[in-house]
Amino acid sequence: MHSPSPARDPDRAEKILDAAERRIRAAGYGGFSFRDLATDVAIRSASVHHHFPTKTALAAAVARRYTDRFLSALEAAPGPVLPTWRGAFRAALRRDGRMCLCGVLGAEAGGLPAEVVAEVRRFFTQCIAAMARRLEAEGMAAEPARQRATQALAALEGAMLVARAMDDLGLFDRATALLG
Amino acid sequence: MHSPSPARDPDRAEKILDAAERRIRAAGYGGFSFRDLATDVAIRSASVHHHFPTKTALAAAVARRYTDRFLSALEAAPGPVLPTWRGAFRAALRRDGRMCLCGVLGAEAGGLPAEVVAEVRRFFTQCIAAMARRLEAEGMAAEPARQRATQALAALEGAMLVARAMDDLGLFDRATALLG
DNA sequence: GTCTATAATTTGATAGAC
DNA sequence: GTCTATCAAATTATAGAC
Repeated sequence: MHSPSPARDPDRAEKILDAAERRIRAAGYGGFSFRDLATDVAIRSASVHHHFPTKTALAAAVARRYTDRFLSALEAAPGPVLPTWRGAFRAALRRDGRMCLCGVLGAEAGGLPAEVVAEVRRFFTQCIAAMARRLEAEGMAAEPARQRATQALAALEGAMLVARAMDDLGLFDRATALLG
Repeated sequence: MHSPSPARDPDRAEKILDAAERRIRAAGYGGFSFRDLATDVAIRSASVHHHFPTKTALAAAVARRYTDRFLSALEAAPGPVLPTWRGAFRAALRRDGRMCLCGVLGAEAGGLPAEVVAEVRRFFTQCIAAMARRLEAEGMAAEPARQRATQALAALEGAMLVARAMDDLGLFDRATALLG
């Protein structure tokens, strides 16, 4: 049998991703360093590099995990699409007081490594596709569904951005009152 | 009379602000350095510091000038509010291929100096107030006008963010089709 | 996997000559 | 107002011991 070894943690990589996600959602790609993350998870910055060799690879991994989690949570949620998605964005803003990860990275897209931008685009593309699919399942025709999904995604990202910057959750509610 | 002195430029401060605005709109607060700006305007980074002592002061000045210009241009524009604002955001995206300055900074707000955040909030506050005023002038009641202005601002910021990240101007059009 | 140590570069900022 | 020169700190990243 194995005795617990406090210097090793099988979830270390996940915890690094957690810390990176928090910091990017708060301050963006340029708003954190390997040393910040090392402090967050109580190891040294060289050990962060062991799990993620470059900042590019780390940010891309954060975005990929974020997209997969976000979409599978929303795919599993029952009820009408638009109120469901509105509730998910609202809950994230309320819980964490932070922006959408890919919203922040999207705003900085002009200065990010190509691999990170690719993950951000994957997020937006998949969000629109997932919403449109469910709008169709609710009886909407294909093209109107795609357009409505695009409108909703933009409205949610924008409402989250402005509400977070203004530190005003009510602003999110007012800005998205037309959705769902 | 004065002979032209190529080493001096009375518009130097404005040109530094121009360069900073371009770089922030592309890559955010963390996406440029004093040396980048120095290269852009063909001087040395120490000279940039002569005009703007700190990065905080520089970013705050950029945001302040951006807000004042943006609002006075839109205040002067005739015609119905919502199509006018939609056209302004669209034109900026099409011309420069870049985000709204305060949209980018708003996304990074959790990691910015307080003075910069204050300027970002001023932008959002004044935008909503300006749109609401004109919606009232178009016959809308005060409270519905404020709410509609909030919705429109969020929709425009979000549409600009997603469309720029996806490099798809048509996406901006589809996302804002309901406005105006 | 984690550590110490450090390389190599960049950053925001300052001093002082012209 | 611009320059050269420089600083102190921070950054991403690597080498190699344990």
